[in-house]
Amino acid sequence: MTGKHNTISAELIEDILSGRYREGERLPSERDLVTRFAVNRGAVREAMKQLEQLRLTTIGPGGARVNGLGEASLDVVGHLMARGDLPDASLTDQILTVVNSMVSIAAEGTIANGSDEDIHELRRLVKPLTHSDIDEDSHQAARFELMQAIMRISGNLVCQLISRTLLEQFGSSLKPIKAHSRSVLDIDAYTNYARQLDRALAERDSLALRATFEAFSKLNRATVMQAFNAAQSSVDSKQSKVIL
Amino acid sequence: MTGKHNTISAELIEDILSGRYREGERLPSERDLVTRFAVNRGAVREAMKQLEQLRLTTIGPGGARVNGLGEASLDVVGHLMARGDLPDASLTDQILTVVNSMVSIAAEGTIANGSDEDIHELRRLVKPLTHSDIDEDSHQAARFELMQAIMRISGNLVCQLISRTLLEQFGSSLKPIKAHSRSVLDIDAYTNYARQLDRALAERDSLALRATFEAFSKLNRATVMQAFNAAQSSVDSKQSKVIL
DNA sequence: ATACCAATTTGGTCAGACCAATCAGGTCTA
DNA sequence: TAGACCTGATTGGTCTGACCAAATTGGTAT
Repeated sequence: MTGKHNTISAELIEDILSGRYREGERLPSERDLVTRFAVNRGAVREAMKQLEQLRLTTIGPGGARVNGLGEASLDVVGHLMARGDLPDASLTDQILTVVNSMVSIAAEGTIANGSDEDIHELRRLVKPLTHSDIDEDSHQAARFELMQAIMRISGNLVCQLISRTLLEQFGSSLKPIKAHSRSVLDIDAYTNYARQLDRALAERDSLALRATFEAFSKLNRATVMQAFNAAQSSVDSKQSKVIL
Repeated sequence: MTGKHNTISAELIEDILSGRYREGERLPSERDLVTRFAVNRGAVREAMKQLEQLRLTTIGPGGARVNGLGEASLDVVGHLMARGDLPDASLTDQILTVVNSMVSIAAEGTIANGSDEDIHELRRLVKPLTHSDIDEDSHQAARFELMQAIMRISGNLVCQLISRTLLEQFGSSLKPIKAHSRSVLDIDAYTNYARQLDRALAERDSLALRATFEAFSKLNRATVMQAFNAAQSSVDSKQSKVIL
C-alpha cells in the first residue's frame, strides 16, 4: 500500500512543516535526496511532485523552493494534525468551526431548494438523535451519518469536499482524545438541539436552523476542547513520569 | 513551466470530470497511456500520481480506478471551474457562499481574540471602501486586499487555505464575465456595508459583524449571478450566430 | 562595482528492465 | 452445475543510466 515515495515525502513534509526550511529556501536537489534516501531518482521525483501538489514547494529548473504555509493546499491540515502525539488545539477548533459552518450552509441550501423528500430523509436521520437513551457510540455514528447525508442531499460539492477533507484526517487524529470525551459529553443538550433541528427542518425555518447549528457548534467545540485539555494533562503527567 | 505530465493529467482529469469514466471503472494502464500520449512511462506515472493526490483515482497493482467526485480534494474545483467557456453557475454560487463564510469566521475570530492593533489595521483597510467615489477596479482590489488581511490577521489557517484555494482558480475563470459586472455593480450598497463593517469592528460587535457579512454575501452573490447570466446570454447569442 | 559570459547544477524526459501484487481464465473438485 | 483453486498474463512499483534545456553560479572583462 505505502510506497517509497510516501516515506520520502513524509519526511520532507515533516521537515518543511517543522520549519527546518525557511520560506523561499532551496530544498536539496533530487540527486542529493537520491543518495540521502538511497533510492532511485524516480521515487524522489514522485515525492517532490507530491510536495508540489500540496503547494508546499515550487519546483523548476534550478531547484525546488519552499512556499509559505498560507499558499498550501487544504490537504496539508491532515499532515499538520498528524504531527506530534496530540493534534494542535487551535487547529482543532478551526476545523470544528469550519466543518460546522459547512454543514450549516449545506443544510440551509437544502431547506431553500430541496424537495420534500430531501427534508423527509433528513428528518428521518435526525430522529435517532432525539432519543436521550442512546449510547454514546451510536450517538456519534448517527451524528456523522446525518452530516454526510446533509452534504450528499444538498448537492453542495464545495461544502462536501471541505468537510470530507477536514474530517478524514481529523477522525484518526482524534482517537487519542476520544477516550476523554465520555466524561464531558452532554447527551441531553445534544438531544435538545436535535429536536430544534427537526422542527426547523419540518417548518423550513432558515433562521431557526441557523440558530440551532450555531448553538450546536458552540457545544461541540466546548466538548472537544474539554476532552482535549483532559488528554493534554494526561500526556503531561506521563511526560512528568518519564522525566522523574 | 508546464511539463508533459501536466498535459497528460489535464486530459485525464477532463476525461474523469466529464464522466467519460464511471466511478469504480478502471483507467487505461500506464503502458497504454504511454502509447496513447507517445511519452515515457515516467511522465505518465507523474500524471497518474497527480490524479491520485487529487483523490480522483485510487492507484494500485492491477490498475487505477476512478473515485467518486465526492471523495476528491478541494483542489478539483479549480479544474471544474476551468472546464468549458463559462464557469458553472451553481458551483460559482457555492464558492462565493463558502468564501464569504470563511471571511466571516476569520473576522469574528479577530474580533473575539485579536489585539487592538489588529482591529485598527482592518479598519484602515476598510476605509477606502467607505468612499463612494472610488472606481470599480480600485474597489475590487481594495475588497480583495481587505479579505486577504482578515485571513492573515485572524491566524485562522484553515479559513485561509480554503479561501485561497477557491479564489485562486476562481479569479481567472471569472474574467470572461467580469466585463458584464460593471453594469450591475452597486457601489453605493457596498459602501453602506463597508460603513457597517467599520462600526462593527470599532465596537467589536460580533452580531453586527455577522449581519453585515450576511447581507454583503447576498449582494455579492446576486451581483455575480447577474453578471453571470448576462455573460451566458452573450455566449448563447454568439453560438446562435455560428449556427446561423 | 557592474555587466556579461561560460561551466556547472538542476529539473524534465527518455529507454529498457525486473519484481511482486493483482487479475482473468481455465481447470479441477464436490 | 456451482464452487474453489491454480496458473499465466497484466499492472503498478522500483531500478539503472543517460541526454537535454533551463537556471544558477562564479569568474572575467569592462
